Formats: sequence, C-alpha cells, structure tokens
Amino acid sequence: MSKQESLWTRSRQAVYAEITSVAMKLFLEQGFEQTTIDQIAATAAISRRSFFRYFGTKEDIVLGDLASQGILMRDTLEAIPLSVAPWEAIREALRRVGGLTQEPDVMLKVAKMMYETPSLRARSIEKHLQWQELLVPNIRLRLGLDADDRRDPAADAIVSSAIACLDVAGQIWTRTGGTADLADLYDRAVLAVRAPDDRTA
Amino acid sequence: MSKQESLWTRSRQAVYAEITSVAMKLFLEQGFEQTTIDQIAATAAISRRSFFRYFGTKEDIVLGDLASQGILMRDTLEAIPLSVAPWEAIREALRRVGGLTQEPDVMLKVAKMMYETPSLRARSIEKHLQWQELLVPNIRLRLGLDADDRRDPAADAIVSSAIACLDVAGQIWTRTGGTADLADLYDRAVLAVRAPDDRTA
DNA sequence: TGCCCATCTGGCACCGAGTGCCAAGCAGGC
DNA sequence: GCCTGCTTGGCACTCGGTGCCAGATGGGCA
Repeated sequence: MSKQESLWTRSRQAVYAEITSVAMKLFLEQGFEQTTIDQIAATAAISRRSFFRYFGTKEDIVLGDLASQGILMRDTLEAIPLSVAPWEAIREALRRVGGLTQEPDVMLKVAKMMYETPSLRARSIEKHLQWQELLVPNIRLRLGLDADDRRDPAADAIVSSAIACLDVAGQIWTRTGGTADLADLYDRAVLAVRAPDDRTA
Repeated sequence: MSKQESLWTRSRQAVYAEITSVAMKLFLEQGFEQTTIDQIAATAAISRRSFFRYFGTKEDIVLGDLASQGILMRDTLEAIPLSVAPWEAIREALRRVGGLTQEPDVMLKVAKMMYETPSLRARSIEKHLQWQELLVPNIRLRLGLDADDRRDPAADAIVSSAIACLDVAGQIWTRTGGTADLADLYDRAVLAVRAPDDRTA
C-alpha cells in the first residue's frame, strides 16, 4: 500500500509541478488575470476539468504554499518554549520557517504580481487570516491565557499585527525592487508598531 | 444644474436605498452566497443589468460604506494636530468617525455574515487595505518622515496594525454576541500589541 | 407644441470561474 | 480475463460580471 501510494503520489506531484510551472510562466508573461484556466490546461496538456481536481482556484496556483506554510508556522511556534514572549517567538518561528527569506529573481516578479492583482491580494490575505487561527492558541498560552479563551483580544491582536507587519515588509520589499532586506524590514515594522509614543521615530 | 442634479440624484439615492434594503433582507434570510443577483434585481423590480449600474459587485451592497468611511477617516485624521502621536491620533479619528460604534440589532447579524462569508471577508480586508494608502501619508508626517517616503515601513506598519486591531475587535465583538464594548476591545487589542515583552501577562 | 440631446434602462450575447454528473480509460488484485 | 477503484475528459449548467445596442424618459430650448 505504501509503495504503490508513493507511485501515483509521485505522478500526481509531477502533474502539480507541471501545472504550476506552466501557469507561472504564463502569469509572468501575460499577467494573472489575462491568463485563463483554459489556456493553462491546454498548455499543460490536461483537460480543464482535471485542472480543478488539482487546484481549487486559479489563485491557489500562486498561493498554494501559504496554506502549508501556516501549518509549518504553527508547528514551529509550538516547538519554541512557552517562556519566550509572543513577539519574540513569532519572529523566531518566521526565521526558522524561512518566511523572511527572499530570492530576488522570480520572487520579486511574483510578489509584484501578488500586490498588484486584487483577487490575488485578497486571497493571500485570506490565507494569512487562517494563520491567525493556527497561531493564536499558542500565543494565548504565552500570555497566560487559556488556549481556547476566545473572548480576550490580546492574542488575536498580536498575531494579526505580526502578520500585518510581515505583509507590510513584503510590500516595501517589492517597492524597493528587492534591494532591501526582508527580515530587516519586518524588524523595523514591528519596532515602529511597538515603539512608545514618544518623539522621534 | 445644481437643483436638477439633486433631483435625479435623489431618485438615484432612492434606488440605492431600495436595492440595499431588499438585498440585506434577502442576505439575512438565506445567506449571502445563497442569494443571487437575479433574485435581488427581481425583488427590487429592476433589471439585472441596471443592478450593476448601482453596485459594481455583490459585495459592495454590504461593504459600500467602507470605501467612503476610508475617505472620512483620512479627512478626520488630517484634522488632528500633527503633534498627536500616531496611535493616539488613529484612535481619536476612529472615535470621531464612529468606527467604534455598534448597534447590536442588525449590525451583529451583518457582522457575523461578514466574518463567515469568505468572499465578503476578503473584500472587506481589501477595502481596509485601501484605508492604508489613505492614512499612511499623514502618519508618516507624525513620525517625522516625508509624506511620500515609500521606503520606510514604519507608517505602513502602524496603520496596518491599527486596522488589524480594529478587525480583531470586531471579530471578538461578534464572538461575544455583541455584549462586549467595541471601543474597549480595540483598546485592549492595541494595548496587547504594544505592551513590552515582560514576564507574565 | 414639438424637437433635441443626454441619460437611464432593459435585454441580449458573451466571457471566465467553478461545480455536478456521467461515461470511458487505466491501473492492480483475484 | 474479469472485477474494482480511481482518474480523466467532456458536457451542461450556474453565477458573477461586462460590452453593446436599441428604446424609453425627461428636461431644455425654440
């Protein structure tokens, strides 16, 4: 059962890769919205119907990683001792997962596309919101709350803000044409948010 | 020109109100996604085509206010002296605009719908992101930056986090069935985000 | 009163995303 | 070689949204 499984699992993964590769190429060439699913399916030599058996939506081709990365973030976060404070723990989890890494090549173009295409941006936010549900329980514990205390806004606020900072960092990163350092931008974002309301910046 | 304008402007606004009223009723009865535009148009006694002349998308019926509220927030924020620190200024602008007000009746059901309907949630976030562009320039000034310094993440991060806090507050508010105080939830959210990483909570 | 113009409206055809259904193909197990 | 289960493709359909055109409406003006 396990050998055979890995057989068509492998072929399935090959199809995934093929679709993704083909689609990404088309997206970067003609833009996301200008590329139809029929076109992707035709180029990948599968039927339109089969495409939807691999990807639920067109956006999932670009944002597929985000869902799994959320799980990864949760697991990583849970591996960090509860004695570590929330912001620090999130920052460390991001570092370990590699959410602060960037390879200027293709990534910049993809990022630009994500920030400029409304439907894509919306979906990416949506996926990030799912991170919230995944990470909040652990942050509650770090705040000394019950893991399922759904009436205290503290943990949700911290996670949500952290994700907002990550998003902003990515945004600025694309604005600078990928020249800035993503991790640094994130740190500066968090710093700005959490700095006391005194003079200077 | 001005008197006549107000004439068909009034009738136009009447149609707006009619559509909104009819649609909202249908949404609350059968859910957002279960209500088709044909149904709304038929109930409002207009053609499907005309509907789209009043609302660009189905979501706009529910979220129409958010766009104009963004403008209002910007204007309000700009009326607050630059000597007021960012977070404080945003908080004050929210208070003045009434973004922290809640009327438990219909509002709770609408809010629940918004948080439970993916497409609606996505669009609402999208609209909130437009707030960011509107509010950031003013916040930059409060930080001593140029109003169009697009390379510093600080202002974007603060605005984005504030909106995240507002969103979280609304979320918890609906979770509590509208019993909690929205302004209080927002304040607690901000407090949690900005509290120093000391031991305990 | 009658004409002119601008605007709003409805209806039609069309597109693209996404779903349900069913029949054909292609495994592997017995 | 047959049965079984999963995958595939194709078809028809729904729904949101757009472009286009023809007709109604109504106000301004001679």
